[in-house]
Amino acid sequence: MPEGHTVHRVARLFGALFVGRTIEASSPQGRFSQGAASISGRSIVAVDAVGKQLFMDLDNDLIVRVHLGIYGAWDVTTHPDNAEVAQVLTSLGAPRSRARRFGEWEGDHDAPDVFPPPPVGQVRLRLVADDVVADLRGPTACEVITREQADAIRHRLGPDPLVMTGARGQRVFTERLLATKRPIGLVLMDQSVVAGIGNVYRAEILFRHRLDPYRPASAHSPEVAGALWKDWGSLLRDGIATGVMLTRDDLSPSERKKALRSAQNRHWVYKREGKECRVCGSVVAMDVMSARKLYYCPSCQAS
DNA sequence: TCACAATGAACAA
DNA sequence: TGTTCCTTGTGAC
Repeated sequence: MPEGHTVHRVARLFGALFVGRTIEASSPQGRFSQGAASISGRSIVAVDAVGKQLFMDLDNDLIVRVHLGIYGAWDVTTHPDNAEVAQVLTSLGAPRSRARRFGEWEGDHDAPDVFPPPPVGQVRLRLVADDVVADLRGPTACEVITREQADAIRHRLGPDPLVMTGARGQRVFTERLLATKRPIGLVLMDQSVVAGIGNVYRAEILFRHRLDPYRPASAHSPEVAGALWKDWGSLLRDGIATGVMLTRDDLSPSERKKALRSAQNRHWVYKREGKECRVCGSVVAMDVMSARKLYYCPSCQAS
């Protein structure tokens, strides 16, 4: 799940739960003790996401940057009295089967009766604001940086449809996409070309536009680039709204509702190698491209 | 109990 | 292109 939509959801949730509040920060695991100490007791003034990067601004001009990578995830638990959010989101990030909510462990006699509950596993960073706790595990990056350093990171990222809105985002994306002869399947994953797309969205977007992943990015028209940009924007917004990467647009409303819950039948080609293409019936392929699994339909996506 | 995969990216060579 | 780092859950034994 840690593609762009997840990080925007975290930013949105943290905006509601933490912004304007004083936080106690710690590193139960110990690997971020110094960083936690430098922000503990401060208040969070803003949280925002660019691509897969999360930035939390503190009132002492320091910024916490978090990148979940493949494994990273946030677990957020609220005290039952917290009324800020109607529904608490847990396990935001890498797939975790066990979603927990304080006071709502069904059939779990080990449920803690204290708040905040004791950290479970390798918690790099714990943020507590009296009635809400967020635990971060397994991030690729978690560091305290300056405004200048944060700006440098933002600058090297490609456009994110929710950050660079309007025509400018499409223009920058199109320029960068068409400027390279590298396979388009690689370029869509390049965070300096477009921010937030990961392995699932990469495969699904290419299929939705019936594009050959191996075709040079530069071989495409500005019109195709524009369509890709708009599609990524709508997929991202939908992913943020639902919390799910549901990339099929051929489902009936009831099928869609089911797919949002079941984790089955959400994708055109992702993790469907060896199965029949939903459009043409030929066998979905899987190649390893630059150490990542690339799923595609060799027939629908032939150039 | 153990190997392995996983929605990522930095780095070396 | 290959290696390394980060952590957890699963499915095979």
